Amino acid sequence: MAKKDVPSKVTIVEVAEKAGVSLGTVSRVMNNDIHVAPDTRERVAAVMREMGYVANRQARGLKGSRTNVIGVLAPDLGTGYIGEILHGIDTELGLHQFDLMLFTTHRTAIKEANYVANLVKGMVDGLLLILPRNPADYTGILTNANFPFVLIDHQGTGSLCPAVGATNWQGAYNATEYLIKLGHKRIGFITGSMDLGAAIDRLDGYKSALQVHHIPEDPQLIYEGTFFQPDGYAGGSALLDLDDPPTAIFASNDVMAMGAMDAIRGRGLRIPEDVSILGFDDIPQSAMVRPALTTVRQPLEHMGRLATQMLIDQLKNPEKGIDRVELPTQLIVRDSTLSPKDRAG
Amino acid sequence: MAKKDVPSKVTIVEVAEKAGVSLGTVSRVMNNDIHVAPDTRERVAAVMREMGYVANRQARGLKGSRTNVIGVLAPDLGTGYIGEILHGIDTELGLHQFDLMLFTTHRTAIKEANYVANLVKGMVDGLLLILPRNPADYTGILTNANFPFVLIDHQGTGSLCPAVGATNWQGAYNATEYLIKLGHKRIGFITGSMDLGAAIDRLDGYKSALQVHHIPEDPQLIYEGTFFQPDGYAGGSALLDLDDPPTAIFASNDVMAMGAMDAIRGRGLRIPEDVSILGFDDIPQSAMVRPALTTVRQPLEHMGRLATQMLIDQLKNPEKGIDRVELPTQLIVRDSTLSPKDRAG
DNA sequence: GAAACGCTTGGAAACGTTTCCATAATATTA
DNA sequence: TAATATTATGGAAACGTTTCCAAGCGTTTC
Repeated sequence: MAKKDVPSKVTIVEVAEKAGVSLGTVSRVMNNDIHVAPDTRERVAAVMREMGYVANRQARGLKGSRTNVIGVLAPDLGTGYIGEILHGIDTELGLHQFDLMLFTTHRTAIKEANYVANLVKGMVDGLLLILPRNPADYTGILTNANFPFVLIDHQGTGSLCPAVGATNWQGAYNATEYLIKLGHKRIGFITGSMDLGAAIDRLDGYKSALQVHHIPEDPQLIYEGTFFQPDGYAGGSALLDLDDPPTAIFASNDVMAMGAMDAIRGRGLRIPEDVSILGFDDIPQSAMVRPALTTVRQPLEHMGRLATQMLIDQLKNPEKGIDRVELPTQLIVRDSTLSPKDRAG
Repeated sequence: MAKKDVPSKVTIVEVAEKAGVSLGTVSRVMNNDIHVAPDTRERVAAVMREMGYVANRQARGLKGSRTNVIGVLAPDLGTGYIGEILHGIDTELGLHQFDLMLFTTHRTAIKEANYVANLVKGMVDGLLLILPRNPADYTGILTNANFPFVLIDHQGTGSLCPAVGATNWQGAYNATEYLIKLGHKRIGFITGSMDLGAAIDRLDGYKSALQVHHIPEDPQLIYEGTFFQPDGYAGGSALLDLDDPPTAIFASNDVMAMGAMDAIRGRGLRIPEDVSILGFDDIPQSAMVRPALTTVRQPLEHMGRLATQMLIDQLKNPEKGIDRVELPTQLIVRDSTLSPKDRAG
């Protein structure tokens, strides 16, 4: 096959020629510059339409201007969790005619934060960081560089930077309180990765609720996980093996809750009659699982959308102050929680 | 805050200067060009490391060369289905030092295929098209342009083009046969969007199995859906309302199967005792749902990985013939299917 | 020992934009 | 009506690379 050229390689030059104006004018039309006469604008626009002109974004980006692409740095794509956030980001981006460039860091060594920051430079106008493991590495560099970014689901340690998160503490507090009011006194807790702010906040919320309701905190009831399903299974098993096992288990996210459910069922116990189980996140399958999982809803998609809005705001309006917002979490009661039955002995 | 420059804006020029060579030489070092003396190469490389040089990809792309970014065109991010594929793509891409640019078409009008093709040009070295609604629009343009691409889960209508899919027909055939062997005679079928090849193939597989086993095809038992959950509910309801309702329902994907499950339960019927249900895809939540869903596993992640490999192959080796591969599907029997109970009258 | 060759390197053009500066044309003011 | 302010446009430099061409230089070959 003869090697034809990609669709039609029409550049600003051809447009200018055909419209009988200079390059500068065509560029100005494209960028909605004020200083161009209405009829000129119309004529040029017509030619552009007619020739099917599409700006070459490489060239545009090269000359130090915006690329209309924003970058998303995500740990990986394995969990539905990231997918939900991405969905929100994508939706909002669509509204503003931006495109999305996705970088996953799962393969990138920790120390490469600088490399990433460099790499990304020039390719994207701004960066959305989802749940970075080592946020300080990034935030320092990016702040210094005055490069627009927003943190998602992480309240960057130390220095103030734009971020959107959820009320993790409050959500965990409310959920724990709900279990207590149901009558549970021994409530197991499976934590997330404790290097993540969200995990810490959830644990704190749990502890605070116990304290307020005068239930002594039992270290045995706290199992340290890392947000993955196997931890839920392991944690559930460990908790049930206790001499005085909990009547309810609160996992720091839904997939661990599902792991714990398997552990419970594996021991021939019923959910929720024998053991109540409660999650965090409200990922889509939580409603589908049987019994449907009671959980703390985190507005993931909304978080994605909001962060995107904030970033675009920053882009349009560089001198704005930095925002940090926390979206409310919400307890979703389904079928996996119940009052504990009276236990003899 | 003083506006510092992004990390350190070190260009090829500075590197050349510091290393005491010309621009061309530095470029040659970066691109592993043969014609550069070992010691020169070493010296330049050292300087690059030392200065933390990272190539500006815009500039590189501009001069007609590769960008090391590949584009993914996906309908949307709403379903876990796409997520799985993306996961595979991302994994493979990581191995080859490529980055990923994601374009979602849900917002883009059908007719804009040309626009997209143009837009993408220059930004990415190749394109992965996931389940395009109107593949012909793209494939024609891209083929003409000699632009590398691979279709995922769509056997591009008409002209031959690189594609990876799954054995949809065989999967549906096997699943239907399995139900028949269980003793089912009236098997309801909920189709996907019939403008998609995969949906057509699945329906055909179902029909063929019936035919081979001498079960008459009943148009009433076929409900046309569009791959979304509400269709599953509606389809399930419609099928159960038949005078002679099916004892098993086979949905063209898992989310519709779950919709159908709700419809079944809503009528007070039990799964699988009263009605068996079978899905397609094996998305993660299928194993989690209760009862766990019997389904036809599509190796989504693997498809993503393979397509990516094929694309990278094409990039490195432009004159290769075009490959089309179908990955095998596999029936996963779980708890949602059972022999029909004997029905009196 | 000279010619031819091959390898390494420097230099410069080119990629398609944006943006700044200058100039021409037009409108406003005194 | 002349002087001035304003607006519309053209021209050219700049962005950071790649790549082509040619030149330098050391080796081989006759």
